[in-house]
Amino acid sequence: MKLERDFYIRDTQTVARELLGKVLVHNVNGKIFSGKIVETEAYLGIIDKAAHSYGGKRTKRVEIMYGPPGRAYIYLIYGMYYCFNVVTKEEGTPEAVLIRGLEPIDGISLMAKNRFNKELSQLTNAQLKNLTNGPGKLCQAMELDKRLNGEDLCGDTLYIEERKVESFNIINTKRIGIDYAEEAKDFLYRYYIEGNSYISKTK
DNA sequence: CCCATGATGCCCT
DNA sequence: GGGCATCATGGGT
Repeated sequence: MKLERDFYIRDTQTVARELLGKVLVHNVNGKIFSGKIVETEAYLGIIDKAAHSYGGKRTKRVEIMYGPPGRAYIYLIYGMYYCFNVVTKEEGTPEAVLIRGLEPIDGISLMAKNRFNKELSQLTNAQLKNLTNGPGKLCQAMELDKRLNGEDLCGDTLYIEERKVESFNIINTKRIGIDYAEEAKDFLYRYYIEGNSYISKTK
């Protein structure tokens, strides 16, 4: 079952938590990539110094965060990697959830090619674990880039669905890589599935 | 295991 | 011109 607009319009921390265990799907002209979401972070906009939209900042790059919920916000970071986010809350409220870790499901051979330019059978064990266990890595594996910025996740190209319900424990910690964000760096806005091997950083 | 470093481009001031 | 919601690599322990 594909997630509908109502899923995304809710409180951002709730969406971040409930995205765990759901499956992100990218259909590239019939080539299907998918992976189970195992790690997320909430970015809350106005009061959150770690968010691009902090203080209501509204520039061309951040504009998507102000738009309707259930769309993709994808931006280039450090000149060479992309980060994939899901826009939440009602239009006008610039919040989003960053997807930080996936457990690969469909299209794993193509992911191996995209990430390491190798056949799946040629990957080392370390490379297998490194296919999608980080925000930049999963974008490279799943072919997510700037062209998909603003893509509607309620469409047929890029979407999130619930395949089966399973139970797991959720760990809630500080976010990663935002040491500049002063008090906001200590906000407990990161969520991940306990024990999953595709978490970007343990601890 | 850990830590340090370089790659590289776009945004924003 | 500074900085960034990252990653791979290389060397030391």
